[in-house]
Amino acid sequence: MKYHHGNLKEELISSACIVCEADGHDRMSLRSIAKEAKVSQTAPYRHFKTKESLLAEVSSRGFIELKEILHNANTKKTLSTRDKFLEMGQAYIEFGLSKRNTYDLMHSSVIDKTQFPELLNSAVGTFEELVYVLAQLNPGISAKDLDIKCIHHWALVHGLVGLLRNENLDASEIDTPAGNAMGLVRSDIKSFLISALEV
Amino acid sequence: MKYHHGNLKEELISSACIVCEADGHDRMSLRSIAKEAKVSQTAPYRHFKTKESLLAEVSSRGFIELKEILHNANTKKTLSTRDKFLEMGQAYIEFGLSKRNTYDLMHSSVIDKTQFPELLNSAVGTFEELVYVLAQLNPGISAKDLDIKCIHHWALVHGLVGLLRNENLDASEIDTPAGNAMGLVRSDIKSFLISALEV
DNA sequence: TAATCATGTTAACAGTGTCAACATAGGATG
DNA sequence: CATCCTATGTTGACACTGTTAACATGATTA
Repeated sequence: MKYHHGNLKEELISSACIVCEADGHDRMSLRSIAKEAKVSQTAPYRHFKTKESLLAEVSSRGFIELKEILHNANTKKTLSTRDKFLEMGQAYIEFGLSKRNTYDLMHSSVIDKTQFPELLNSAVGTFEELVYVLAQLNPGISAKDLDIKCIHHWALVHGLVGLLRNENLDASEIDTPAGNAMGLVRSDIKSFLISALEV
Repeated sequence: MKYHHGNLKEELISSACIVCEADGHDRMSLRSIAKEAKVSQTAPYRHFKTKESLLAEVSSRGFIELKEILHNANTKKTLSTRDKFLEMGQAYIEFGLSKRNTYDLMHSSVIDKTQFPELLNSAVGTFEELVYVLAQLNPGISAKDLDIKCIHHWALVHGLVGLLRNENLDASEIDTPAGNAMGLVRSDIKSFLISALEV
């Protein structure tokens, strides 16, 4: 019997990231990821006070990854500022759709962000990436107007991800106006962004 | 011992609606609402195949209520079409913020909408309320452009609700750009909508 | 009246997060 | 080097969950 795994905390987190994305945060059990790490069911409690605090770590890494993705879009040197901005929008939506369950967790109410300062920082950091490019795109804009523009665009892409992800309207075989519209937008996200963001 | 409650199905649903809004759908247990109805823990299974299907009912009622709210905003006779539209936007956001947990459930991935046709209908019905007013507001618009406009505005308010609800950024004592912007928008939603919707 | 069937009950199962009590290994201290 | 401390692991248990199977009852219908 081998005590002292050596790197358990890190392994639990990365394991949790994988399981969360595969199964969804609500179907993920602490016991199953402990078992996956070949460790007893209560071992995680030496590193995380509760299940929620492990999930907070997963969420935090999601925000960090998203921030990196946005930053990459924002620093493609061949692109104009306007195109960088569009690229960011597309990248955000792509993240929301491909890392579906992680994105879900990041905006879930099961984690009280105010109780996890590190997580709050990660989330705020993502927002700042947007502030940066919008400031470039609107030189001379007031701080207040800039803030409001950020919320506007953030809400738009966040909302779109929510609709595209969650509703499944266009995936169902039922033919509905909402479903048709959704399919239309999904098939050409860039065009939608151009018309919606009016840049 | 009294068999045949008489109105159990309806009581379970309305009870579930209350508990869901009070505690959140993920903290709500079938057993506790059965107990509240003074009935055994397995009685609900005579009326609902699974917990998910009871939640689907709760979600469906949420959409129906939201549709009514939007419809009311849309039929205030003293208002111009533009103001009706703004009123709808505000009403939507207000619903999302006040019926926080129900709204959460309505857009949660724990329910597979394609498996509950009635729920899908309710959700689609809500969307159609938006289609209606936007068609009025943009006479002569093509069907495709109308659809896209709907998604655009729906995504915006839905996204805004998500940000205002979930992030808690302005509620935390930490002073952040995102938090400040959020507080700004929250304090005057109507102004935000006017600038964002550009109507 | 008798039979059927919807709707209730109890008992049990496997699974969950979490805690208390115990075990061990490895580093710090004498 | 021997000893103790502490971080990190284990086992066992608790209360709770959704769900199923087997049984009970009472209303409807033949």
